[in-house]
Amino acid sequence: MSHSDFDLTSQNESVDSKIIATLERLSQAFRVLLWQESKEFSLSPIQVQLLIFILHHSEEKCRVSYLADEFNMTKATISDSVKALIQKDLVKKEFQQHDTRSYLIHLTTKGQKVADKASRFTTEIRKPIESMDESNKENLLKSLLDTVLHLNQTGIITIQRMCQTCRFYQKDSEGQDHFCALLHRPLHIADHRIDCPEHELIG
Amino acid sequence: MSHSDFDLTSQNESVDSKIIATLERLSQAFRVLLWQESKEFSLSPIQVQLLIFILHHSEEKCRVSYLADEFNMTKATISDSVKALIQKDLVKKEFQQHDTRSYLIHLTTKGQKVADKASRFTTEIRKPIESMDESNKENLLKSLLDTVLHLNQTGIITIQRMCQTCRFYQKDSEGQDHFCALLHRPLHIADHRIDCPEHELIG
DNA sequence: GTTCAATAGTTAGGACTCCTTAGTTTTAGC
DNA sequence: GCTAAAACTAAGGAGTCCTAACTATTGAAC
Repeated sequence: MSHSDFDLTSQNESVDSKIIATLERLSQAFRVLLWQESKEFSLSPIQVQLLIFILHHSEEKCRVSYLADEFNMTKATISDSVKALIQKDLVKKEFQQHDTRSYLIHLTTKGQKVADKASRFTTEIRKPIESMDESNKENLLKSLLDTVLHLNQTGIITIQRMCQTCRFYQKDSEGQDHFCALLHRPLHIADHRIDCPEHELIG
Repeated sequence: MSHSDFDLTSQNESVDSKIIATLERLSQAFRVLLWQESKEFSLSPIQVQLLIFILHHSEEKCRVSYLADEFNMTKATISDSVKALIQKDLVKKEFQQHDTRSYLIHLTTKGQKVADKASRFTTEIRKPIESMDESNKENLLKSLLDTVLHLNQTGIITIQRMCQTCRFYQKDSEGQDHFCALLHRPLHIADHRIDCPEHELIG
């Protein structure tokens, strides 16, 4: 077979497939990094994820049911992991008067330290992104946000805290200009959030 | 607190962080979709991944050690999964004369059907990407390839089958024009491969 | 040619994941 | 007050993924 028999376009997959394949690789990288990080702290991957989530989110989100939705797992699974974290003295329960079925999960001082260190597990993925120029970053963010939005709408990603699914989000008729009615501000692409603390679902 | 107290730039994270967060969400989407797909076929996630890999790759790559590297797992883990797949009559071993320690893993007819169906588990992720316009796709691919390349170089993703790590890959002094010495062709961004069958490592 | 280290794969045992099913307790609607 | 729904827990099971110890084969060194 001579080299001219190779044909890049027909032999190889489409650009779409390549993007998917690349995203799959990145997905694997997250898995590997999380696993490494877990080992370092003698925790399980899900335990690390819980700690990091609690560190970065307001207390009303730190309940078993919410976390189960967040991580696409059952409440039983989360309940187990929380039990393990309590035994390791990394989180503690805080019951409330008005509903004693539920409780808030708080980090202990020790838990805070661990969560803080562990949240750096994406450092290696961050580096190549930091070195991109700003317009590339914006384009990349826009493409990725569009993809996540679609996955939100089809129910594969259940958690909804991005601007496009928020009741404060407004768009002009051409779909060009975006606006946040809570902040009273136009939203440029770089302003769009993927995990907004003020998010409220439409409807 | 009045709305003007909100400050998008200071209160919120950087674009970098948002990109990471979005990639993390996508990573989760892959995990969820793979899990759903697994359940549908009464297989485990790793078993599905193995079937899909074997379907799309040449037989010399379908050995326990190679697959362990590919999926960042130990040989023991892969060995177990292969045993399970054999019991389910989805793959079979093929021993070779020159080295009877090792064997090639082939799909059975049944395995081929399952792998073919299962490989559609990324369909939902593909849809939003398909609907992007071509120049966006190329930019996206380029950004993602750069990121994967970095992760390859730092050893987080061990498997190397992308153009930039191939001995046939050539770049001009400005780093603008790319060329494949095996195919004797210039490589535009859309031509870059993430999983080239002809890949040979530098050195 | 035999010995010895490296290589390919397996087995066994353990911690953790994540599920399902089946509870308990509490809350809230009628 | 009664009942349905909700929040969480418990128990049990299949699967993940590891480490460590093992067998068998290969290949290179003497």
